[in-house]
Amino acid sequence: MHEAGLRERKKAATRLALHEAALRLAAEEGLDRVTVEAIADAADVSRRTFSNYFSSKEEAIFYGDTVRLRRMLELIRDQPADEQPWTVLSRAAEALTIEVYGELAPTWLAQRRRVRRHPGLLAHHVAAYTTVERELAAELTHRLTGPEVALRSRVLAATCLATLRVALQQWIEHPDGPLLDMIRTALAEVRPTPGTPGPATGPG
Amino acid sequence: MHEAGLRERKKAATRLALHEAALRLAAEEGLDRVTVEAIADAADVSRRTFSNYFSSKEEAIFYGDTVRLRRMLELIRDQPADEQPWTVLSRAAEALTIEVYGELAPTWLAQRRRVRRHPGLLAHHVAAYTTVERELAAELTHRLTGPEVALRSRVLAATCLATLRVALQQWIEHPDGPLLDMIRTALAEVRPTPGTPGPATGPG
DNA sequence: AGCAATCTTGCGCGGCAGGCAAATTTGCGC
DNA sequence: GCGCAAATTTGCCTGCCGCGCAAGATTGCT
Repeated sequence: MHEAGLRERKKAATRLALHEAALRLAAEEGLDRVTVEAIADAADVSRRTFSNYFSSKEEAIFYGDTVRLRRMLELIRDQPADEQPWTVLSRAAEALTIEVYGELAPTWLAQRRRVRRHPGLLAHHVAAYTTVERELAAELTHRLTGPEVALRSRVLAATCLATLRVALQQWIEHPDGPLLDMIRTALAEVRPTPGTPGPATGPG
Repeated sequence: MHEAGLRERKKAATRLALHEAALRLAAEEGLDRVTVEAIADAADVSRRTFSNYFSSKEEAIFYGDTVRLRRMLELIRDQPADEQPWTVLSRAAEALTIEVYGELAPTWLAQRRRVRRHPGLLAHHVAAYTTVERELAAELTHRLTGPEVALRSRVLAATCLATLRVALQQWIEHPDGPLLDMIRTALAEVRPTPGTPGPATGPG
């Protein structure tokens, strides 16, 4: 069995090249000044080939997020089946953050900041997260007991992903300190861990 | 000051007509068999006017959700400033559900079920929720104390909206029992209320 | 080398977002 | 009522996009 044949490696390279070109050009020129054709040209493929990989330039821009979230699914599967669900999610999120922190170079941060100005992209960012939401919920189903497992696993998946998304957005906008701290604070706001001093929520 | 001049009322009526036409036609014919022009025709306006109201047919389809979420913002503002944030959110969500439960006629449910088959629409559903997310976060800012208020209010807003969205989706797919029950269960999963028996989370 | 499976590319069609300006409708003071 | 200014609708138009299709190029296996 092949780890990765030439075919697969070429496809992955093309996909990545398209993603990077899309993000870079959108940051440099502004989203609406960049055509799909320009992205394809920058990645040395035809416009038609772009469509074979992504259904829109926005999807191409957020491909990196998709990859990272799929990696998080693996990190979840690697954990013992009898852990508390939220513990599993938190650990996976923190491990992922540490893993990819190096790849989040200043260039990446700057590009994401510029791209952020386009309000329409918010929806597509969220869309990337929603794509894996069902897979994540399916993974959590096995780790829940009690009634309403279907609903509750979906709620857990959705809230966890929403929390990570917001933490990332906040860090992109105001990166004071490590991303990991921000993710921990965000996760703690949803599920205060015993031992971590929970934040005061509300006057009084 | 006018409650609503003729101008405003006409605009609201047109917007609503376009929304209803979009949802109905998408449910009947399938999203990709419905053109913007067809929606505009059904609402007795020109295709160009459609674009004055919505930037895509998907946005038109989920306009109803947008309206309901804005109503929820009002319900939040109406509550005392010294309540616990999550309590405020829960009360508003439940009040909203009760308010609009009558309007969620069987027709609406059937339409939403048919429309749900189009996987691409998921992203647009989420987009509708994300649009109000920042407004909701801003509203919560005043109700939080302690450090990292900006981050934490956004996390609360995002998790609350994600929970409501998932509960609604689950109910659309499997409406066993009142929507209100499902919303309560979903809210309880993320913030177990003292007094409500929390669900067993994990084996053991 | 040869063959089948897969991927890339060019072409073309229906559709869509949105700028622009003319025509219509509404609001308001008189 | 009347007429004017502001707002809205509409038609026209342009560039762009998603995707079906089929021909050509590349890869994998024997």
